[in-house]
Amino acid sequence: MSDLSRTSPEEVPDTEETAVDQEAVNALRSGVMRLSRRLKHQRVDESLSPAEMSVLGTLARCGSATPGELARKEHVQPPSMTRIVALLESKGLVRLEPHPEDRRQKVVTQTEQAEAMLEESRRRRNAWLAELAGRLDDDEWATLRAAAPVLEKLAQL
Amino acid sequence: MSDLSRTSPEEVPDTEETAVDQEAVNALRSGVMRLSRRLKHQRVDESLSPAEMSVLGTLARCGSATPGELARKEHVQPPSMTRIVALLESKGLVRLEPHPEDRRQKVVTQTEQAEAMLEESRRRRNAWLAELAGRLDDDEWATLRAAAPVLEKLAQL
DNA sequence: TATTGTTATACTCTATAACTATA
DNA sequence: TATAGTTATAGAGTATAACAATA
Repeated sequence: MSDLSRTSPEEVPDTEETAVDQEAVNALRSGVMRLSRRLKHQRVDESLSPAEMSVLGTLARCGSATPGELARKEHVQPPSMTRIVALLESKGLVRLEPHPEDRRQKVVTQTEQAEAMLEESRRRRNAWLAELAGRLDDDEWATLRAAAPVLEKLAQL
Repeated sequence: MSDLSRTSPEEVPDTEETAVDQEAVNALRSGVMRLSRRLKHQRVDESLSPAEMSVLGTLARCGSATPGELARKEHVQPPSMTRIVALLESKGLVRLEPHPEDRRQKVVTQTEQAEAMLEESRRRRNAWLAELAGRLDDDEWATLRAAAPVLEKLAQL
């Protein structure tokens, strides 16, 4: 039985409650896909792809990581991560060092330059999204603010 | 002055309240980008791209539309929409008819087949996302459910 | 002359398969 | 023999520029 039962104690019913969830799922999917498309165009630094930004964000939270760990966390295949890390390194945003215990692996760390860039990018993204958020009602924006960390958690499950 | 002032009456301050918003914006961006990447792999029909699905969703809500209108709504360039519509037509999911008043334009309408497919896809997406949602706390999922329509609205602004 | 849509083309991102080095 | 990472290659999706038809 699906864990959906959490929101409806007995079983998974084909009733109203499930219908509401389907609508929510649809809205979530549609909203996520469209917003992601628009966010691609709202890059702070034109030379940085969304995937590169995402990796930098992960490194900022988790500190150093191996390419393999990053690939798993970002849900991309290892060859893709190889490319992303190589691009970031060529831009001076991460450092690649040998793994202290396993010579097959490498350790990826973000540079001070990346730190500064993330700070600047936070500022600009905020401005862009604040402009959009300003057109929402207060409670709509509050809802979205509350949902943001949950959305992040969901994406990592 | 930015409309961010809605959440902080005086001006846009570099204080705690803005910092919280920046975190929310970061989490929103990060979550949206990652979830979108995973949703790409959770296609119901392997032969249908996320962009095609999104157009079908728009048509289901808005009825008929011209390629230009669809391009604006989906925030893609006209040539991209030409391709998407052509693919949908080749799969029998939309019909292309001449515009009644302007012979430059065309009218795109979804077929009955598309209606049935959307219903089936809703079912499967629900199962996938319900599995993920089941790992969230009840109130976390409630937050996300409430946020879903707002997210959709935000994406359309 | 402006607008709608299309065609031609190139670019970016990602994946799969095959390979190298190390465990 | 298994694992971490890389290289080579192909495919999907999008954009820009140039073009055709119509307003």
